[in-house]
Amino acid sequence: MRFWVGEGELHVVKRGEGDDVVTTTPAAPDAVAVHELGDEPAVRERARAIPEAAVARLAVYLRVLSGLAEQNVTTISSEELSVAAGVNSAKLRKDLSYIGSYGTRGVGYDVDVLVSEIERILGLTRKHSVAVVGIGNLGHALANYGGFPSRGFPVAALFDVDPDLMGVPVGGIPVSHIDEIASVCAEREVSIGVIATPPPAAQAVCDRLVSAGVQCILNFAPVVLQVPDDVEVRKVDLAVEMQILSFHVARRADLASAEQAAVDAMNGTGMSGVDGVVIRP
Amino acid sequence: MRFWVGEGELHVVKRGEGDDVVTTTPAAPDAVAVHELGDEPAVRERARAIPEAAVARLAVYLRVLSGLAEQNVTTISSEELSVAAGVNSAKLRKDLSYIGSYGTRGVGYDVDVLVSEIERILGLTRKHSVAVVGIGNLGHALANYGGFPSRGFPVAALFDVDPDLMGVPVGGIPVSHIDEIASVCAEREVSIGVIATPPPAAQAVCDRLVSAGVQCILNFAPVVLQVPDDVEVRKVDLAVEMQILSFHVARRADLASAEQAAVDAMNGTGMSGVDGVVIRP
DNA sequence: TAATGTGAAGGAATTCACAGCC
DNA sequence: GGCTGTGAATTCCTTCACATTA
Repeated sequence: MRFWVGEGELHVVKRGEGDDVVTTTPAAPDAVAVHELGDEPAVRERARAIPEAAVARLAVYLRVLSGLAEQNVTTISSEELSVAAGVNSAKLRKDLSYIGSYGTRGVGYDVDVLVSEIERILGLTRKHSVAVVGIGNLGHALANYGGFPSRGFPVAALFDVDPDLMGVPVGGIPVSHIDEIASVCAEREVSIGVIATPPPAAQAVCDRLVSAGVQCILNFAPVVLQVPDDVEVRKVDLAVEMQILSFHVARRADLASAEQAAVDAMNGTGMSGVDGVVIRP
Repeated sequence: MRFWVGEGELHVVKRGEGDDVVTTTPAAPDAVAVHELGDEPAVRERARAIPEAAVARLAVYLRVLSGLAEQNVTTISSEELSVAAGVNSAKLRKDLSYIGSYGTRGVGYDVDVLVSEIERILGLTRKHSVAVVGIGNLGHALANYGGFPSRGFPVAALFDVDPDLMGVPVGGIPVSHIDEIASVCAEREVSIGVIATPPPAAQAVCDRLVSAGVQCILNFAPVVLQVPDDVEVRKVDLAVEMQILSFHVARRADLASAEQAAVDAMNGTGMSGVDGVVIRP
């Protein structure tokens, strides 16, 4: 007999750490806690205690807090921290409330406490070995970050197809052939794969990472990867970022000309670059 | 006499392109269209016709569509395109509806039409010169992308402080000293600045870019930049990306143990790694 | 008194579902 | 019949505002 756990239903009290709780979505009114296989919901179970957007910000808070800790700041208010992190203070407090109540009313938060709680939530207490696939310009740069941005993400393996690169150490790690991806990833316990290949190779590389058991992928290739539901993909897409900025440049220009047109209209000098300004009642 | 344009009030019919309209937020009930300076709202004017999230996806659709165009695909349905872009088809149609009605019911979209409409909206019909500041590992990689991901974003200037780098060409462009940032950016009409410096230098570099008149910044330094409201910053933060993936690894592990615990509980074998399973009524 | 933590309100983005058109 | 375009419903996220607590 096998069971699965339905959404919004299971609450697990973890060992240690006081009344710390893994919570799912708010209620689930008349739900039954454990179902037999057969009436599975369409989407696979997801414990959504912490909104995705909040997770990204927690990582930012962590960095700011680490900086403060190095400067021997011991306590900080939500207001100060929110300014340093570039968010509003209510949002910051709500984000922190997702991980528990570690502040002191009238005082603020203990920096060290927050650092370790956020690290715990983000799973930074374990090591996550990284494999970089595609040792071109970008792959080199990534491998040479050495230990990858902030400790805890050691680069454990490098892969490419270029025979000239095989065995060549980059950032201290010798490059392996991509055909060895399964064995090397297993052996070195890689949990995160980074794809830095040319676009045409990306999907195939992704497939091989997935069949090697890697469930988290950071994709630098400008390609939409198709993966099974249980694999998490984050992408870093320079072209998209540039194009978003381009959109804002264009929007700014449109606004400027709209404003100019409004001024012209008021001055009765006619339109310039615009055919008409329509004003809502 | 100067005027500015209030939010949700100005509608501008642009030259050419049929009934194409730059629209702001839905209503703004009793608002006046043109204000004199003095009663400015707190937040600076933003024409929000297209949600930010949709803009990012439009860039992705554009890439997929360009690929299709190269394969001489002339027509595509929202369903097919949405699969290729990794989104759901209703979202795709809604996103496309923000830019106009270019589809044909019962048929689909003309690939070339969509490509040019998206390019127009994203402002890709103009050239956007890019300056890269910080010619280390990453700066090199970026400069060597040569013309930057997808045409339309030529790298026009490189800056650093290292005397050994001055004048050295990287990706065909000689490196300038950062002290020349204002004059060089003006002369080469840089509209996008890319910060690839070490973290401690990032804010100062950002300030100099801003005073050089650059209003769009892509920041690779793991630092929260403080900028005026009229400057657009996008960040690419590897540490944050890795930590989000780490969070998912951790969540997966928690889920696995929770599910295991549920199974154990049902089997009456007691808890393993969990103190109690609390089931909501 | 000062600042957290959080219901509740508000807004934005997503998804549904179907009218309208080819 | 098939597919777009879009109001309406829903879900998710943000912000407000204040009761609560050290």
